Amino acid sequence: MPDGTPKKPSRIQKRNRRVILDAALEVFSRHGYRGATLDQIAAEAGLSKPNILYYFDGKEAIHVELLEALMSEWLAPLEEMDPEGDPLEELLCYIDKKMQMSRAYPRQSRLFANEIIQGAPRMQPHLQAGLKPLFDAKCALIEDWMDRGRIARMDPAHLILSIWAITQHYADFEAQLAVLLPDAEAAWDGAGSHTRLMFRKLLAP
Amino acid sequence: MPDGTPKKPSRIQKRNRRVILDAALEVFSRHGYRGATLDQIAAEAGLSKPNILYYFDGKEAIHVELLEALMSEWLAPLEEMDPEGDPLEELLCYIDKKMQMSRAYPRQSRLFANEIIQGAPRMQPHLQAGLKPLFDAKCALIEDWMDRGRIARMDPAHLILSIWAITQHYADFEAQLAVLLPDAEAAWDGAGSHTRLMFRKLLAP
DNA sequence: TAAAATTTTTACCATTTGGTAAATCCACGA
DNA sequence: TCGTGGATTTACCAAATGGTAAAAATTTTA
Repeated sequence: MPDGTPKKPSRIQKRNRRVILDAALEVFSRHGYRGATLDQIAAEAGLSKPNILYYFDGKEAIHVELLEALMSEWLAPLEEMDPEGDPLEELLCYIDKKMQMSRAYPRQSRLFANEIIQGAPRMQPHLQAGLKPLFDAKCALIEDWMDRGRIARMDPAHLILSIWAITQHYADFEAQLAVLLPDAEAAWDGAGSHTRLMFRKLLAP
Repeated sequence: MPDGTPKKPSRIQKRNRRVILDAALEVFSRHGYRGATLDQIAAEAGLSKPNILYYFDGKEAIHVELLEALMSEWLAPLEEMDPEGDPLEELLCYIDKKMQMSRAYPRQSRLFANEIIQGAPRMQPHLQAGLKPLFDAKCALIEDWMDRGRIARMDPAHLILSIWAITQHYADFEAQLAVLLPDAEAAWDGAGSHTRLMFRKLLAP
């Protein structure tokens, strides 16, 4: 009986896989792939190490699954940028969403940052296949908006990159921020309004 | 004979310490502290592992020495920002310097990023003692420039943070950039001019 | 409720890791 | 040229690491 449907996962399976992935996100996002250990993940998940390996094929399989989930979640807001909408508003809305994601999910942001800093050894194909086409498409869209004079002219690629740079930074460099601006809540609010100001000035036609 | 002068290092010592630190920078900047191994560093340096431990007290000692060197090098351009100079020019000059450093020394940038992403476990005291006072001082200086109407009003802390965010990003996310903008030289040039444009618009009074 | 299937634990294993002790090598000044 | 102190290698350790086999416990199903 050759079946492609790998049987529906039981309640226990669903719960434990979720618990393990959450624990792994915590550990991988802090220490990177090589610096993370299965023992740490097991401890964080409250399970034994062999039990973890009962649910996943190995350390790398967990990491890959996390990165794959990340990609789709992370790209969604960019995809939602609507060619029919008001350009300035669409871009500012995108920036806002990214900022909120950095604030709400800093671990995902750090997981991604770790992978890229280490040269994207496990993610490069995904970047090529998933990110690159979307990036190019949105660059073309922004270029079009500029042609119509709806926003100021500049290099659309670097516009997107600078948005990513700033939103990522507030998530990834939290430890530095905690030293420089100890009031975290105020810092996030300040980050939001400064970023809006910055890009509104930049994009104004 | 209690002496504080630990004897002048021989030619061999000077050379090998330099070689080791360079190899360690390569490895730590790619894999972070926990992900890096002495064997990797030894291989990169072309020395045996015990030989490395002849020159340094251990893995952590090497890392600490790298971070300490980093701090002073990294902070220098910020210190050089002259209260007597033209505000706009001083800031744009600082941005340019930072950008050039990211381009020329991406490994140092990634070493720092790794340490901060991991929660700055070995660097927090240095941040408190070295970075924070300088950061506060330069915030005050910028605030003063704004009071005099020389540059547009905004939160000086987040102005500095956004400069760091963008310049760091181009160094740390090189692997992503290589996918999105394959022509690295052109990408760096574009990054420079886009960043200048961005901050000139932001800072214009 | 008993059998079947799934989940968890126990007891391992080979390799890697940071580090050490002691023997050996080698450069250089007397 | 020869002795001496610095430099390097060899041969190890104990702990940690990713992973496995099989027994034991638990849940589900008939």
